[in-house]
Amino acid sequence: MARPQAFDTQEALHCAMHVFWRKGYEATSLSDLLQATGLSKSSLYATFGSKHDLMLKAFDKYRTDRQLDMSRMLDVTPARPGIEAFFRMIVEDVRSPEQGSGCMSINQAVELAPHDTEIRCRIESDFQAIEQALAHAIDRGQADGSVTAKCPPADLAKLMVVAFPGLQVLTRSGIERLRVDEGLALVLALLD
Amino acid sequence: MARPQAFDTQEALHCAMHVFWRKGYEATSLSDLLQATGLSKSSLYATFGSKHDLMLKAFDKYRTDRQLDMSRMLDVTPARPGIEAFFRMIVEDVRSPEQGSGCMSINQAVELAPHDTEIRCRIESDFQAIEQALAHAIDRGQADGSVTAKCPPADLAKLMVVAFPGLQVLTRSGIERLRVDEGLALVLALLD
DNA sequence: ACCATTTAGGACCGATAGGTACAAAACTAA
DNA sequence: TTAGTTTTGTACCTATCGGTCCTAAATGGT
Repeated sequence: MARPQAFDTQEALHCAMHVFWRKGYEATSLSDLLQATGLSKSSLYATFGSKHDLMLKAFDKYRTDRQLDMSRMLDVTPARPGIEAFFRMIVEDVRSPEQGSGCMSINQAVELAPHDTEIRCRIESDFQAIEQALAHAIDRGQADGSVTAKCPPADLAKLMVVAFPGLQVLTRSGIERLRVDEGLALVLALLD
Repeated sequence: MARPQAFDTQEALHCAMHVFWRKGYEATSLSDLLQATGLSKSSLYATFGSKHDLMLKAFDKYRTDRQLDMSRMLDVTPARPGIEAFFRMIVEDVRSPEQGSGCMSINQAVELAPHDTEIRCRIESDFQAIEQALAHAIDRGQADGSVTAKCPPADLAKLMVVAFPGLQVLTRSGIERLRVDEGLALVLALLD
């Protein structure tokens, strides 16, 4: 019928996602996106719509990807190492120079959520999902004895969902590794 | 000698600070600053230099102002209510529509710190100051019995310095008030 | 009154932002 | 081979960005 697309839509979305993840929304320019995806301007607009539309699609991709990562990470037995790995991941993710910059949901909670309803709803649901997953893992941890039973799982999960963005921000602010690691250790010690 | 300035430099800096505080750096345009301060472009540049210079000056003003606030808030007896007020302040500060948006240091830790050394140094010292002030308050709290003695002040302070940006991000992401309040209560319960 | 000096207003600058329009190119079905 | 459809490259658009420059207005000292 007609000329076929010369690029893979999902792959382009993946590239765009990484740019938004690393640089945030405002700091990402159209030309950044064109360069990262390799598309021409017209292809990009025809395929994804505006920059904001693309951001939403990229963010949604990020969210489903990460949701899966989180499940895999937290659904191990005993539960404790999974939780610890989850928290270590944020910190190391922020530190790694190119992979991204920590959790994109947290970054967007700061950048866009205050003024953008569509982003805000997604983030609200993300934090809720994290809390639920943590609560579930802690619950199992209490059952298998790897997590202290002196505190309700829901409360521990809520506390850790506060610590989660806290650690990311601290790491991102360029504070010495050692200090962040101490904070991380203390957060994990709440599980004792 | 010469024509006198028609504006108060400190007052203009104060206005500029509030804009940067509320909107962040990139989202604040020159015209935002001109409108907020009431200055003409030439006056602004003659007085403060570039946008980035102005940001640094505004940020420094914010930091000294807040350092004072924090000291006043945490230097009370018994110590516990001061600590609680300090944490309640962040949350309420983010919620209040016009005052600002939580702690500017945290906002800048996310926006500029990763790429801007001058900002990063300031923020590092800010977090250190907060931790010290908290540690000192907790120490006094343990002495006057308002804070649990089952944990070293330094550890408790480190934990709370993680919770501090965590609560701000959670609040800023537009999550229901109730859920943030629960998180806040649990953080403060660490002092029991 | 006048001069030296500094402020203030605004025109102007190049660069870049996000976004649109359009025509040529590439492909498939007939 | 050609008709019909979609993609793609490029030129172009307006708005705005941070920043400079120059002139005119305002002032205090002499």
